[in-house]
Amino acid sequence: MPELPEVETVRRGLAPWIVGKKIKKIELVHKGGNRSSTYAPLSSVEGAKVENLVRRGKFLWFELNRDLALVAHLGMSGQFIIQRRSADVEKHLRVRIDCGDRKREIRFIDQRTFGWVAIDKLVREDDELIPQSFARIAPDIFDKKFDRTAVISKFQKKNSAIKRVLLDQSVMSGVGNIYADEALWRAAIHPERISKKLSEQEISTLLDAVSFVMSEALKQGGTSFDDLYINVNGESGYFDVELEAYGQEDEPCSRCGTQIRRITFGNRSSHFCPTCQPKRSAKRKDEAKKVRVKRG
DNA sequence: CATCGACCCTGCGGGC
DNA sequence: TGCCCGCAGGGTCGAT
Repeated sequence: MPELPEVETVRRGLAPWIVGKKIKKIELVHKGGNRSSTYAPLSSVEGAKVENLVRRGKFLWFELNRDLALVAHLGMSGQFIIQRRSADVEKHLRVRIDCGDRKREIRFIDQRTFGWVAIDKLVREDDELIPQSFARIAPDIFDKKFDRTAVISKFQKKNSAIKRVLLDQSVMSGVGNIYADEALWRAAIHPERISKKLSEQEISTLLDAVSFVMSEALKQGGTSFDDLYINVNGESGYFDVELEAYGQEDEPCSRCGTQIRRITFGNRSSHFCPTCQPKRSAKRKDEAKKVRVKRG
């Protein structure tokens, strides 16, 4: 469910409650909140001070003053909530963290259990230490490590649908199904076009669209369709009203009026405007025309 | 290697 | 009313 803007909204909400504080207690309430293999029991970070709360793409890292990392991923339905200690235990409560506040605690709740909270070891990346689970994840578009030229050249080598590549977290992280569809719509690129057949200009336009749409969403506190995505105070984001493609099947495209279509591939839905986002690029269409003329 | 589908899990809404 | 199906902002893994 949550993509970069939603995870960043959570990070910003969580930071004041945990950064500079000690993890007094961390408790695995229910398995599933810890499905991914954990390097050590959660309790091994009790007593550690949280120096910083860092995000790469959709992954969160509680940077500690010890040789371990506390990491988390929200999966499809994970939530971090600031909750009164005395509040009833939620049905899908997985992990609770005592951050030293007298009245409140941090709770990790996850209905579908694709999310996790785990301990990771630290590994070297360039000249710094990062959690092992971050190592496979490419920097997101807002990261100072993001190398636009290198990313464009990765796109130009992928023999796969452009939408798949956008969702590939080892190329560029943070983009999920909503913002992939939104960015492709803005860049007027059909989701099934082959990545390496796009021009450098098209990929560049697409990256600008990714950046634009995710910054706009972040300003609105992310996208919420229901109470599965909420910030740490239980509030929804408002970007959903600005979606142009995702979830807009049969609605008119705001640029040309054509009905937005939904197709499925790669086990997910893609929404696009068949007119604005032709399957073949204008250039290729042009070439095909020439061939037809030649053949006469 | 690179690519792709299946799969993990729970709950909801629509069609019958 | 109930049941069954498809669908959902995620990643990982094994087969090819």
